[in-house]
Amino acid sequence: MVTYEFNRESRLLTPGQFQTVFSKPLRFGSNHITVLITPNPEKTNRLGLAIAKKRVKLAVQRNRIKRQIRESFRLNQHNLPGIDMVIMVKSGTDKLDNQEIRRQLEKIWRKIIQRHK
RNA sequence: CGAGUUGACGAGACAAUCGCUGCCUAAUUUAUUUCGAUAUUAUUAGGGGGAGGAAAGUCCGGGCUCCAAUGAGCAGGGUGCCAGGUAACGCCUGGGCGGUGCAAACCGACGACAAGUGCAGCAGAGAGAAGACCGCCGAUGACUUCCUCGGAAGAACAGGUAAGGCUGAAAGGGUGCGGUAAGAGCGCACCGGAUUGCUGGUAACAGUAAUUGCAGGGUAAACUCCACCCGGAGCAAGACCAAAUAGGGUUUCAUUACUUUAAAUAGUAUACGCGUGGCUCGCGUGGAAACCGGGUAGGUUGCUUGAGCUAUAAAGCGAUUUAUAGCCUAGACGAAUGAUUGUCACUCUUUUUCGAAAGAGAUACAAAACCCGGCUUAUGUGUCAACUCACCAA
Repeated sequence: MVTYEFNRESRLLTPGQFQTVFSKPLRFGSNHITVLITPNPEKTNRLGLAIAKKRVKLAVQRNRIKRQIRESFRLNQHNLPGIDMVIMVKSGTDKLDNQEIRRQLEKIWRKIIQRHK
């Protein structure tokens, strides 16, 4: 079933949920973006964002990156295999424009899907 | 029309598609139920809201909350021309003084060094009740020469001198005339300063008159003195609900011992093990249920109706205040307010049938986190108003 929804069930909310992902992750990444994933026992996809203030200084840029990631996750989640993930970014990501961020994310989604076939 | 100053406004618009958030309405669902409903949970549909002028820096001032105190002082910190505004301010308005600019305007921690203490590199003769390096003079005294013995001339020894030069950020009022051997507030005129009065002003201050020969530099964003102000911590404040686990208290039952009864039926004691012959005492182990209180995770609240916004009128030079009417305008919490596409707007260039067309470019600074009042800093462009200067025309 194809869904484009993104509500609170689709997000990691508590420190405990983040910890389970950090404890035993599989790593995927591109030049600027790192994704840590763990299988979700309930077979739904959940997204958590960890955009450090140290990496992206301005609040406006952090918000822009988060929204781009959420948007891309929202449009591609029906292809993903039921995982919890935490996305982190590296310095310099704030220099990328929206299209470039989106291209990098789509590459990562393809990698994850291939790995879980 | 050109150059500029100040203030105000705005912070691209519209449409389509896919999403987020909390509010209202409806339906379904869940829970409770006195079966009328109530409204807790969740889902769906529809409707109408959803970042800023600085939301930023966190530099001041308040509201609000808790704690401490309720007087007074010390320490520490802050402010610093005058008057007004305000909840308050280090803010704002008006005025004064000083500075910059032709001007409109802009800038200024702008009390006191005559209470005391301290500080000042280099240069320079001398840096604080100063100083003879060059210079000027050498009247007076001494020296040399001439001589009509009255004096004259010379050199520059004693000495005089703050005009000029030199050093420096700064050299102990300035300009001119008189005066003198040369000079000097030594004398005078004007300017400046100080003191005392008078006038205007709420005041800062300004003007003016008389007196005074000038009265002794700078630095207080050096200590200090003077005047005034300041309790501490902050929404992660604070209030409420409260799982699991561990632990605390109370009650009941069970257990155990004894007595009793047909009977764990009733009563009494509280147990059991170890140490001791026994009591006291010490150590260890104590089953089940209910209730009470504290309280962690988590949740709710604080949380947006407020020194609020808009309009009109009145008072005031103004900041601002008052009155009346209308309006409700984000409340998120691993943190919503977004993304994509198209069209139109903005600037420049070219073409032009003056309707427009084509191409290129720009779209900033930056995002609420309890709420207000300010300050400071960042900001691509655009619009409007008032004023100043220059040029031209009348």
